[in-house]
Amino acid sequence: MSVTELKNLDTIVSLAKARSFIYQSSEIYGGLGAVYDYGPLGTELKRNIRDFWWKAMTQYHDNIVGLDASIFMHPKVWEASGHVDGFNDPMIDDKQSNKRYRADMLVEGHIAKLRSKDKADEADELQELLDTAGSRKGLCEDLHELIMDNEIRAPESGAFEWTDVRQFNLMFKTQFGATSSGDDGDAVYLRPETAQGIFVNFKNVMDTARQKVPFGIAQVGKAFRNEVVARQFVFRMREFEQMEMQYFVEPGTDAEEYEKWLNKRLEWHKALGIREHKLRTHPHPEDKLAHYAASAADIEYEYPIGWQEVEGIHNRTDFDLTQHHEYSGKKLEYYDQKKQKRYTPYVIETSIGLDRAVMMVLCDAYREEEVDGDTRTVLKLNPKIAPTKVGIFPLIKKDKLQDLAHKIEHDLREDFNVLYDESGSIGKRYRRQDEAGTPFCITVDFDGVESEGEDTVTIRYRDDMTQDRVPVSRLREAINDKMNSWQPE
RNA sequence: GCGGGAGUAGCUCAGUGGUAGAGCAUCACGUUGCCAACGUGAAGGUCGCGGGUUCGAAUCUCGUCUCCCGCUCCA
Repeated sequence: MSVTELKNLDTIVSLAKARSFIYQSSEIYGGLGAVYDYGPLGTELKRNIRDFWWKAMTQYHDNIVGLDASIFMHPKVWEASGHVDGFNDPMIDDKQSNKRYRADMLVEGHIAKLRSKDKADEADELQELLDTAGSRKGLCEDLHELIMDNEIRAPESGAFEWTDVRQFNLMFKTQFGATSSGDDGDAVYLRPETAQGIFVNFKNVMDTARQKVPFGIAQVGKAFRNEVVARQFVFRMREFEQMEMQYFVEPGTDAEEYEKWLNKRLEWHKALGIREHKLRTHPHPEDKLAHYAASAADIEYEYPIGWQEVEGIHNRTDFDLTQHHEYSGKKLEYYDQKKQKRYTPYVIETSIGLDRAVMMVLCDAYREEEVDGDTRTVLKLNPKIAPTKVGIFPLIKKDKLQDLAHKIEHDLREDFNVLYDESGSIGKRYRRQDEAGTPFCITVDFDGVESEGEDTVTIRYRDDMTQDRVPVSRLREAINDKMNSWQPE
């Protein structure tokens, strides 16, 4: 049998819509860029992946506790975290080379040039204008005027074809309170990462949750980034969901814990049902580390768009707790009774994009198979995360078969997400469920209800299309057995 | 953000100035005795949106939005 894997992202985008997994946001109004809605099957799939992660974190570790922090946070949080300063730079593009520059740096470069040419007066004058930029029409407008008036050219291309000056802060800003004037003083941000909610609650959890270092805080929630380039389906979205765990450790043990969590997280992806050869870890070189990290690695999946990050593991050191200590004035330290020692814990962060995980799961499960000269599209999802677990069909529309099928549907509903279907031929119903990733289909046939003894039915398996005949009373057990022994192909 | 390409039914697409189309999917009825059968029928589109040209625009034109590819950026 020839099997084809996913070749391009369009295939998944189409299937995701056709089978009610993922739609573009506000589609009837033309769509909203890089924002997506989850449909009926997508919601189930996403929730199952979320639960799978939550269980792996909190239920399987007695030293990891949950948290659900708000999206709105005190504006100071983002000053302390470095998000306000780090991403407020005025930028300008050279239209000829399409290179982007910091507008203020261009002007400073020009000032340096003037000085080297013994034009100190001009340099001083320009420096003063630069220092007061923002006081006339606004920062962007003033900087643009300086660049235009002084005919500052692009350093590399030498061109003088500039775009407007724009500020790229990736945080969404809104106002707080009914009497807001809209000034920056009232500004609050939609959180650009969930991690800070954990750091600012570190003291609360320490004081009330009876945890000792090392311990972790896990959280799932929405985050928002006003990406300049947001593309490639749900891979890079402006509104997305993160699943994060911050693990607080004693300084000195951080390198070891970092390695441990990197391995643990890779194992989780395998347990989720992702094929091993499609996963790899990718350590960040030291010169590319973020401002807070001592070491960092991505867990990458080979999407149709190439190897891309699904999850990041970072050693954030004591950067965040120290920053919040400094900005809030509240001590964020830990006192170890046994060792009689006080310290600011180091933090190992595991941070996975839930939407990226959904996309990974869909891509990894997708197959096109040749069956008797026909093409079968199938999602070979791990049964544990499949949106629908069991399809239940009467072979044809006859009372005797329909009645038993409905009875089984009713019985299994307590344990599994089930679906009853009697429309179309039996083969068509199987294929429909193949595309939705339903791992098991139960068919009620005449052989099963007309023979002596207990009624039997067939279970048809999605992955290899084989069937077993099973007594009705053993269905639950048979499904659970198969679900637990499932392995990716 | 820049350059290029594209937007017509749920999906894939045809239609280059004159009545809005096909295949698949969906729904109904009949049929169907295990892998996308068949028959009949139905539903679904102010052709992304807004201006303009024209007797007449899906088609020409301008603007705008969205998506794709490349560049750029990326906590």
